[in-house]
Amino acid sequence: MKTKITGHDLKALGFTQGKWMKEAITYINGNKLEGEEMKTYLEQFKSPDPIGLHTTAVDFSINIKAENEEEKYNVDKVINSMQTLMKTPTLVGGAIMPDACPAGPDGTIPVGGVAVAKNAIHPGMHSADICCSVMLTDFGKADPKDILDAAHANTHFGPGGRDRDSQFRFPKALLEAFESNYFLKDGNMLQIARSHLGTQGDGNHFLFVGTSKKTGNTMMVTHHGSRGPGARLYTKGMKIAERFRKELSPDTKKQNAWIPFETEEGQSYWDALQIIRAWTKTNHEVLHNSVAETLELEIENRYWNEHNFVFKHGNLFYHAKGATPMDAKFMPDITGPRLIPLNMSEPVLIVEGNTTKTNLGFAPHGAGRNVSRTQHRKSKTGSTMQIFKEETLGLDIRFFSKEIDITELPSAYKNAKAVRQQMDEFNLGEVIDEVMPYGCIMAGDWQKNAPWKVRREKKKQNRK
DNA sequence: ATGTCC
Repeated sequence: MKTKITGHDLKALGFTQGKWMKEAITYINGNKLEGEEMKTYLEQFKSPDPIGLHTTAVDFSINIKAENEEEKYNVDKVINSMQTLMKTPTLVGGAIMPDACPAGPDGTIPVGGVAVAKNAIHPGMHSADICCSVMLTDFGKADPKDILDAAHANTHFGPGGRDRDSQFRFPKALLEAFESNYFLKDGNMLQIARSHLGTQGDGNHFLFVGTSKKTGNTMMVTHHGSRGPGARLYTKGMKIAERFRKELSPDTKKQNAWIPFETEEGQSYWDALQIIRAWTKTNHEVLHNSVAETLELEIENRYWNEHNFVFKHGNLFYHAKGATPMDAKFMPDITGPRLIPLNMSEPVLIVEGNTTKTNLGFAPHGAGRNVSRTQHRKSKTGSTMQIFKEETLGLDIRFFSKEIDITELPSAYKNAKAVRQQMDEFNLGEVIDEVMPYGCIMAGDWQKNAPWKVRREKKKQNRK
C-alpha cells in the first residue's frame, strides 16, 4: 500500500518550494496519482531551465577615444566592463559615449552607457537616480543676476526635503498616479514625494543661468533627478529583479538582474517609471515657474530631456545611464532640442540629432569625470578658495551650503573641447545653440560640518 | 542616487 505524497517527496524530485505545493499535494493524494501519471501532472510546476549568459559578448559601439594615459586607463576599464555586461542574456545591443566613466564592479553598465534589452527592464542599467534630467526655460531679455537671485531664494539643495511651510502644492494627478501603483502607493513614499518636490539634492546637480549665443536671451537650466521617490523605486525594483534572477538566470550578475516586461511586476514597474518621470518633470517645473512668478516674467520657451531612463521601442528597452536620447522615437512628449551640460564654466549645449548605426539614437550627457571625486580632491593641494577663484573667473558661482565643493569645479571634469570634438567625430548630435555661462548654484560640500566629520577632525588635531 | 535601513 502506498503512503501519501508530502512536500518533502516533491522537493526530493527536484521541485522548488512554493504556494503551488499545497494544492498539488491535495490533488495528487485525492486522485491517488503515482508513477508516470504523477510526473505528467507535475510537469506544469517545473521551473523553467535557467537562462545562461551569452557565450560571447554582444557587439557594442565605442564612441569614445582616450586623449591621454589617465583617460586610457578609464576607457579600458569601461570597455572591459561593457564586454562582461554584454553577456547578459537579455541584451541585444549597446554603446558607450565620449563621457563614459567606469561605475561599480566589472560588468556594471558605465556612466555614459547604453544597453538594449529584449522584453526586459534592468533597474541596474537605468541608474539609481531614475530620470535624472535637464530642463531649460528661456526668460527673454531678463537680467541673468535677477534670475539667479530669485532662483537662489526659491530652490533647495542638500539632503532631505522641504519644511511643511515651504512645500509646493502636490498636483492631484500625481497623487492619484502614485496611489494607483503597486511600487509607489505606500504612505511613506507619498510623504517623501510631497516634501522632495522642488528640491535638487546634491552631487553634480545644478541650477545654471546663462545667455543664448544665438539670441542673447537669458536662460535657466536645472539638472536633477527623482530624489527620494526615485531612489526608493530603484531599491524596490532591484529587489524584485533579484527574485527573478534567482529563478530565471542565476548566472546573470546581480547588478544586471531584470524584471521581465510581460509579467505583472514588469507592467507595474514600467508604469512606476513613467509616474516617477512625471514627478521629476514637475520637480523641474515648480522651480522654473517659481522664478517666473517671483519676477513676474513671461516664459518664452521651455524644453527638457532625461539622461537616465529606459526608453521602449517595440519590444526593445533602451537603458541609458548617462546618455542623452536624441531620436524622437524615444520620447513622444518631448518636442524641443536636447540639452548637454559640460561644467560650470562651459556653455550648456543645445543639440539636435538622430539615429546612426553607431550611436543607437543617443549622445553624451555631459563632460564626464576625469578621475573619481576622492582622487580629484587629493590631487588639489593648494588653497581651496584660490583654486575656486582661478577656475571660475568672471562667473557668479554659489554653493547652497556655503561650502565650496572642489570636486565639482571644472578641473574635476573631462576637457569640454575634447568631448565636443568627439561628438563631431562620432556623429553624436549637432550643436544648434549654446547657453553661455553667467553663473550657477550647486549644493556645495554640505557634509563638511557634519557632526561625524567634525568629530573625526578633532581626533586628528588631538593626535598632532 | 537616497531621511545612506521599513
